[in-house]
Amino acid sequence: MTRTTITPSSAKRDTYHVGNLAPQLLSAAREMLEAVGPAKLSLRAVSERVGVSSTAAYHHFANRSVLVGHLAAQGFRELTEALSHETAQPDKLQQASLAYFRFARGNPALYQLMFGAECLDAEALPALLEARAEAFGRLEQTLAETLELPLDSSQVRGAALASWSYIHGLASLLIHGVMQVPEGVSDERLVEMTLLGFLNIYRARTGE
Amino acid sequence: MTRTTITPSSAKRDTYHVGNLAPQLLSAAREMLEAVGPAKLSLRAVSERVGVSSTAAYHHFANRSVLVGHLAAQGFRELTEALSHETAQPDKLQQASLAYFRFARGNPALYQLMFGAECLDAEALPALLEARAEAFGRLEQTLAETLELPLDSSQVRGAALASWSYIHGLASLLIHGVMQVPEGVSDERLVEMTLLGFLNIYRARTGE
DNA sequence: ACCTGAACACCGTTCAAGT
DNA sequence: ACCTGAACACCGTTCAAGT
Repeated sequence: MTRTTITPSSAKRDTYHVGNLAPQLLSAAREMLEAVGPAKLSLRAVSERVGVSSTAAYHHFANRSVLVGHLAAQGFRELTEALSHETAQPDKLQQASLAYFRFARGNPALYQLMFGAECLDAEALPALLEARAEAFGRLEQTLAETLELPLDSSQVRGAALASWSYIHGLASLLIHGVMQVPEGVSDERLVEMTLLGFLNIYRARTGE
Repeated sequence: MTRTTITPSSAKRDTYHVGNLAPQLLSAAREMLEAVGPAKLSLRAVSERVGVSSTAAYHHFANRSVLVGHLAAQGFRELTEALSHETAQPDKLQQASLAYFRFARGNPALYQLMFGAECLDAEALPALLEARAEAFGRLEQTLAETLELPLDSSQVRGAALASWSYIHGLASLLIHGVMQVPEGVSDERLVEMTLLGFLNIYRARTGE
């Protein structure tokens, strides 16, 4: 109690919650997310974890959806980052698919949140739209390189949508337990196997 | 009030709730599903709609997840049915993809429920596992025909998983509003376009 | 400006009690 | 056997009030 008069002198040492509540709520939410799942992530529990009243969040986020939307945006930024690492793999599409798949499987709750109905009300969040578009942009870049066609060509966009559908579908089916991978099949093998599946389909389709 | 003594004489004309509550709850739930969405489908609201107390459902379903699981099973049965219609389209895979896609887009809430976390606790439901396996079996059949290989070959299974991933991903991305189709692009065109995307990828990959 | 407490309208679920 | 009512432990959200 030593004279807390006027200016709180910006940065002391204590990490008190007052002042920067929004980022603290976000990181608390992120910390809890994988443990409780996207549907059960509650504003009340997040607030309690930060040590603030259950209604404090409403001074920083319009509602739960917006908080969740920011979490999703952060997820898309991390996904973009994961897609940006170069590897030795010469097949760029396979490399990107694997990186995407690993991100999804490594952060299942976050991934569900990013693509689920959780943030449908926050669809208008600029941060979310932007981060998501950037992630898709990376994929389009990869496809443009693979096809050796301009980024804005309809072939690249079509192929990128197809690729995104495929890898998102694969990740979703596994995350939700619809399919289970046989014991001992690595992520690499699974991606390789499914990409080979398409190849077989097209061999048959175009007349072997 | 005419002598309701012993035997209620099986079928009168009134559609009273007593006796066959389970199917009534299921059909009420199904009726409400598309309007409220999978996450907000509440047991209390369903019960009220049927005209029964909020806790009556627990005498027929262990919990909400099980009720939802049965709804999902019904969805997979309908999906199997949708995949079983023959059309003029010579490309069986494209035909199946389109039928699948139309089912998903025509029943978005049901589709989310079938593949979402809503019924993860009811994963053990035999009815759900069975109906889902049958739907996937249809897809495998289509792939076996396309590839002209035996149903239980690893190529067919891999191709079926790839196809399911692709069409599930495409449906999910659109249902959740992650992607929006440009005005005037029909379901046919979208499926055609994305399948063509894969073709382009493989042309480039195998050296055009 | 930022946070709190009480309150409202919902949930799923349990359990003793009714018929 | 089947259903109900009250109760518990949660939710998201609003709002008047405090500093």
